[in-house]
Amino acid sequence: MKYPQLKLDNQLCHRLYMASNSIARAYRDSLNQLNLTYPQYVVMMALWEKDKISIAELLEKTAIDGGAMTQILKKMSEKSLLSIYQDSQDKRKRLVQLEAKGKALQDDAASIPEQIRCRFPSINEQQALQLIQLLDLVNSDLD
Amino acid sequence: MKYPQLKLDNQLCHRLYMASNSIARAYRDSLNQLNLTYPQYVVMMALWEKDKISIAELLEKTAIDGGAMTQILKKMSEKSLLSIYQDSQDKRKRLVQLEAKGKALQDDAASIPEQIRCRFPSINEQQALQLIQLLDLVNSDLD
DNA sequence: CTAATATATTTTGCATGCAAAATATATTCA
DNA sequence: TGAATATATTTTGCATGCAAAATATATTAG
Repeated sequence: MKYPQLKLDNQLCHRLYMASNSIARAYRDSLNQLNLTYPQYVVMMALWEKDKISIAELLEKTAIDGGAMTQILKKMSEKSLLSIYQDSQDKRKRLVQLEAKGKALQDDAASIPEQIRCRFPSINEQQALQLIQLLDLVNSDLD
Repeated sequence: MKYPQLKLDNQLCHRLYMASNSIARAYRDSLNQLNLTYPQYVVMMALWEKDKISIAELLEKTAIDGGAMTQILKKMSEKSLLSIYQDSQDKRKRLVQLEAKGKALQDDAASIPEQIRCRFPSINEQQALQLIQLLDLVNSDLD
């Protein structure tokens, strides 16, 4: 190998790529039971924390792509999890609001974090926190 | 908020999601200059390390989805970076081989890791290694 | 007040990631 | 040996992630 810096084993990016994909895969079973995709779950978490927010605010909280968000919200709206309406103050804005079904789903979702946690036997609480801290550094540099 | 475990800020998965996406974004400019997408770059790294391997081996090294790999290799083949041929021993297998253009690209790619490194001013060498170790733990649990 | 510019969101086209089904070829067992 | 089973790869259909263009509405400069 001519350039050691090009070895796949040395790439932080590839570790992240694999970890991100396999974690999303790990959520799949649990989320299927709620009839949610992973990005839809992220939208739900954002709305459970703060309801009736603009799409722009939702994009900022979730870091989901704007183009994708339109489709994601449309599907969630069709499932009666939420509704979308125009802001009366600024008609460019659209606001997202949980429907009864979306609010109720929170109780079913409450057990998911623990279900996922169980699939990381090698990671203790302290390591998880450390990982979060390091990833926050990465994200702060790349935003 | 009813369930603190559903707070977006507490989700390791969301940190990974954001970090993985923004790192891939960070590579985009450099990779565009080589006319490579991120997964194509990963395939190239795998082949620079070991040429003439089966698709199955390439899938294992890169952790790229099998269905996507077919398309990715087709495009890379059209760009004359590599060629694909049938294994004479086992005709189910197809082998991937770098073409001259693909081999030559290695020299242009050699500077990419350092370019990316510069975009993480907050992360020192030790933290990067720590991150890699922790992500390896995650990946070992979820494979 | 109106044209130019800025902001919010959607649309479009392309490249994956993924599960499941389909193909092709090998291997194994009765 | 022939059928059942296993392995390698491709295909298909759907859901994003992304950049760039298109829309709609607001704001600002002249």
